Amino acid sequence: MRKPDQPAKNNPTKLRKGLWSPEEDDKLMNYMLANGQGCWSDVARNAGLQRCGKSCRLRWINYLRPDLKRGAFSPQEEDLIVHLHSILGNRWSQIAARLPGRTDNEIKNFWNSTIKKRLRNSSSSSSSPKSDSSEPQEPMGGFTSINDHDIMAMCMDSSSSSTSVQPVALCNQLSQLPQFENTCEVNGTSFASGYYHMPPCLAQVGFEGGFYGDDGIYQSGLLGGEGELLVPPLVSISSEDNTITNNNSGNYTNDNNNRNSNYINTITTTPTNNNNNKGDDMVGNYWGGENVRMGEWDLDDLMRDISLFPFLDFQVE
DNA sequence: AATACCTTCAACCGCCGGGAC
DNA sequence: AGTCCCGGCGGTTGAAGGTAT
Repeated sequence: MRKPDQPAKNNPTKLRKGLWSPEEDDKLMNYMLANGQGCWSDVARNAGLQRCGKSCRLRWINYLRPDLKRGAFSPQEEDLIVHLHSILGNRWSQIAARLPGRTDNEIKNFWNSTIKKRLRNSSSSSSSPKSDSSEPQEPMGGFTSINDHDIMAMCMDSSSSSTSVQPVALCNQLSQLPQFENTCEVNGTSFASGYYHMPPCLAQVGFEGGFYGDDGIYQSGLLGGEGELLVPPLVSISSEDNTITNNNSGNYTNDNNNRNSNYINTITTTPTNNNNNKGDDMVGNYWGGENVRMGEWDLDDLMRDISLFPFLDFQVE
């Protein structure tokens, strides 16, 4: 953490650095609530902040975003991080995209402190040589092996950390979703079969691992019994104007960030969002058959490995 | 109680890719 | 085609707080 810079009284054009003051947070929060995300340099200017746009973006994404989950990572989240890291390596934003409410920065920090250390300890106590590299690797000791339960429940493409004003995005073609009998083998482990309606890693399910039911009531968890996907009502995303409308009636409760909870329910914004949410393309384009590549990998294929884990009841804290 | 060491995590830095001009 | 600007990403830093001695 850094000391907050003193306001540049002598040179008002000088941009501040360091920790954000509560006043700055308020300014940014109020501006974002009123105007939504636009060009970040404009945000900084129009909100009256002597910060660079980048700094505003970072502050919003890593701290002020209403859908952020706070607190310690659950064991399930830990397992998922380890597993995803074994597939994706240090692609923190990709990993974060599958952990609703978590940021890439948070996951990166968590990895570099807690998990890395744990892996190091476990590897030193086992016969296998080190595995502290950033290269993709198999999950290893120190964690319960990732299981279908955890993966399937958690492999959700969250509102990407790159999209600040997009509470929920969800495949809106549920009627066209395939049902399939699912057997798969991942890392030498066979998993049970069942019928599912949606590739789970594509099932964006909103905040806190839950979503709004047909009655508009927020529900935790993803699934009903027997692998039946509980389908949240759609957030309508107009293709014409990108207007995002949350059509729930306000039963959402944010258990760890209540100061922002109303935001979710009231926002109907037309993001100027010029970046078009690259991270979300993976969701949006999936059914259109557009392959999304990441480096040399076919990310669809990679994530399909995960998506073949069966669903089970699960509730993200 | 004082000090040293360790851990956590917010924030910065530099690079890269994409879009606009 | 070249340049500039912006957003996004991963790596790194460093202060604060915690723990050990």
